Amino acid sequence: METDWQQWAQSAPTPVLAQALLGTELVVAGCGGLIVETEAYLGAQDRAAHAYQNHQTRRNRALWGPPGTVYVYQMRQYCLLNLNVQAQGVPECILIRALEPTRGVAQMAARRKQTGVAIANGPGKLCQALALTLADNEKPLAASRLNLTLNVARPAAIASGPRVGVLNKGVWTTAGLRFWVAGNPYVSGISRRAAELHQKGWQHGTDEHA
DNA sequence: GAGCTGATTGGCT
DNA sequence: GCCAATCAGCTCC
Repeated sequence: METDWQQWAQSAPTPVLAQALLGTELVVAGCGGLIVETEAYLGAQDRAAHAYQNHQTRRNRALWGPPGTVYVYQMRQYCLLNLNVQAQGVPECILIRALEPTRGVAQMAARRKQTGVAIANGPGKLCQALALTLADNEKPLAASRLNLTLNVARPAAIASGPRVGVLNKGVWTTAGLRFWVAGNPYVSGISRRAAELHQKGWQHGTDEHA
């Protein structure tokens, strides 16, 4: 049975949905794999989000679209893939950061000119492997090239920690809104030093060391 | 192996 | 002109 993504995207708080995406299979034109890492972005209140203070621009307007809308944007020479969640007009989203390749692996490796874990262990790499571009932006999931299947695999354990590339954003810098499948080798790398910087001021000590 | 740095594109102020 | 939710390669332990 197909998932009603518009409904799903409003069925729980964004961090919960971000965790639910772990173990979900993402397939685009025969290439894809299991989602092993996501980050939650909490809209207008979140200093690290594009939608902070409801600042709407041409680039990020997909965030205000219906739940289940695909939000792709460009960072340097790469594209990053997000899924818009929560009610229309609430600009929260989930960044999909890493995949464990399972389908069309050879083709993805060819696009990336890399093999193994390096095929999709990062948001820019993932989009390159799947050949996602700005042409995929602002489309309802159901009408997009993306094919998602929930719960294809179930993580043995989910780890959480600070998001990547979020510096000097107060409490949002250390908020544990990044989720990954604990121990999975396809999760994107984060340098030890960067991790320590993030951990400064971390009070809850819930960090797992993957 | 870990950390640092340059590359390079597009959007916003 | 500045900044950005990155990546890969190079240096130095």
